[in-house]
Amino acid sequence: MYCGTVTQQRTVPLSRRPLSEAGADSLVPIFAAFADPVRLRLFDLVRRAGGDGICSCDLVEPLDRSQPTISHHLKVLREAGLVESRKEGTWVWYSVTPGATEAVQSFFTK
Amino acid sequence: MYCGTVTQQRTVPLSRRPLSEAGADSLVPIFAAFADPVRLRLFDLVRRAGGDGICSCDLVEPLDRSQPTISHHLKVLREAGLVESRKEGTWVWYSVTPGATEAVQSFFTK
DNA sequence: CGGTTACTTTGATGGTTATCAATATATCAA
DNA sequence: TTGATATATTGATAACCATCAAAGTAACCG
Repeated sequence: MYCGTVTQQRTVPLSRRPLSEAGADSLVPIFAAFADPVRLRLFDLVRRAGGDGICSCDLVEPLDRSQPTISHHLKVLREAGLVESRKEGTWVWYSVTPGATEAVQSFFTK
Repeated sequence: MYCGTVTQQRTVPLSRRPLSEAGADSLVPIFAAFADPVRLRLFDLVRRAGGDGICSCDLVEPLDRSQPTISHHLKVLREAGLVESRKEGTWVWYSVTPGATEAVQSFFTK
């Protein structure tokens, strides 16, 4: 500390402890997953599909990317814990992981 | 569309239209700004400081990065519209931009 | 079995980024 | 003006990432 102290009260309620290195590291993959326009729209489409989810084959055309690229982005979303996949024959259905965004949301509200 | 239609109702309220390309593009810089552990903790420290903000000089030591690296990350946060800076003599004070995270939060709740 | 469809993986490429050392700029103090 | 301090910029490097074409895998249907 080189240059003085702030005395004013904050206006937003915050949790007691500063965000730890580990806490930050656990949030980064989620933010990184959303830090791409294709993945943002993929997640939005999956979310809109509701409980049964949406077939991967229906996600290629609206996003105007190659099928391997969509597959790659879905893998990133899955590995970030944001979506789940369920195989049904040759198809794969994607749905939002319940509570997937709770950690991120509480970063903003706590 | 190759493989059928989902008929089940969704369980979470969503806005009418799917996320547009432009809508996604406007959110990406914000998510990208948060997709780094140093910037997440920087934002957390600035947020905790409250209204007057916190001096840049007090952000180097707790994050264990060089001064240019912290300066770089603060610039990213500033250009994403998440923090504001105010110069005072040789010091620069950073504070959270009011309403900075509204767009992101409404992506999750709308 | 062979063919078709849905999806994943691999490999390559161009672009972005996190980091630091070194340098530059700006402000204050003597 | 000279020196010290705070911050920003530059330049270099290594790591990462979005994308596609091509090839691989897996399930269904004859």
